[in-house]
Amino acid sequence: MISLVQFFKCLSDETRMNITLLIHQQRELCVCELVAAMGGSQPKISRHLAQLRNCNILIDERRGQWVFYSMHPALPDWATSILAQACDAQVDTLSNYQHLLKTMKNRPVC
Amino acid sequence: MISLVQFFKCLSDETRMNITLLIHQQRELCVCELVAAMGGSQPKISRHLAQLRNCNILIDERRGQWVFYSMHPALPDWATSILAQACDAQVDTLSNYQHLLKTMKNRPVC
DNA sequence: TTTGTATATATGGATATGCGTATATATTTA
DNA sequence: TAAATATATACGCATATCCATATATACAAA
Repeated sequence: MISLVQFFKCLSDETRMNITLLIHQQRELCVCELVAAMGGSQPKISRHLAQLRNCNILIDERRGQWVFYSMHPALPDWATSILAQACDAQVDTLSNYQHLLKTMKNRPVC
Repeated sequence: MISLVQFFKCLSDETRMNITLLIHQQRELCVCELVAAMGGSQPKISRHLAQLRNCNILIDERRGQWVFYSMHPALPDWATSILAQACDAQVDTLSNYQHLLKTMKNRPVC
C-alpha cells in the first residue's frame, strides 16, 4: 500500500499530477489521449505513467493496440478524498484538458 | 497564492510533510518543539520551515527567544481540506509525535 | 558586556529527478 | 511478412534536492 509521502511525491510533478487528476475525473484514458491532452512527448508521458503504475496509483490494461490507464482499484480512501479535493482546486486546467480530448483527432473508440 | 503542484511538492518530503501535519493539528509549535518531535538536526528542520514559510503554507512569529510557526491564515480551503485528509491518513505517526512533545524537556511555556 | 540558548543561513557534495533522443516491443493492417 | 501505429524503456546529461557542517544572528540572563 502506498504511503502518504510517496503519494504526495507522485503528485509533486506537474505532468504526473495532471495525468492523475484527469484519469480520476475521466475514469480511464489511453496513452495517446493523455499525450494529446497534456501536450508532452510520448516517452515523457509514458515514463510518468510507469511511475504512477509502480506506485499503485494507476493500473494499465491493454486493449488491442492501446493501453488504457485507470485508478488503482485498491487506492486508499484518503487518497481518493485528496484527489477529489485536488480536482476541485484544478477545475480550470482540467476543463482545458477535457476540451483538448474532445477535439483530438483519431481518438480511439472505446 | 500557492499552486496545487507547489503545495504537493512541499508535502513530498517526509520531514516537511510531518512538520506541516503536526502544526496543522497543534495550531502552533516553536522550532525547538519540532526538532524534539521530528528528531532531525536543527538546521535541517529550520531549512524545511523556511521553505514552507516561503511557499505561504506557514507563518512565523518571534516571541522572546522562540520562533513559533503556525498555518498561514490565507491558506486556500482546498489545502486545508487536503491537510485534514492527510492527518487522518497519518494518525499513528502523529500520535507518536504528540507523545514526544509531551515528554520533551525544557518545553517553552506559551 | 559576556555567556548561553534559540534560530537561520551559507557552502559543498552526494544523490535524485526530469528530459530529449534513440531504440525496443507489441499490435494491427496491408 | 512488411509497414504503420501505439507504447515502453535505455542512456546520457542538466538540474534540483537534501543533507551535514560550519557559521551567523537574535534574544535572554548574569
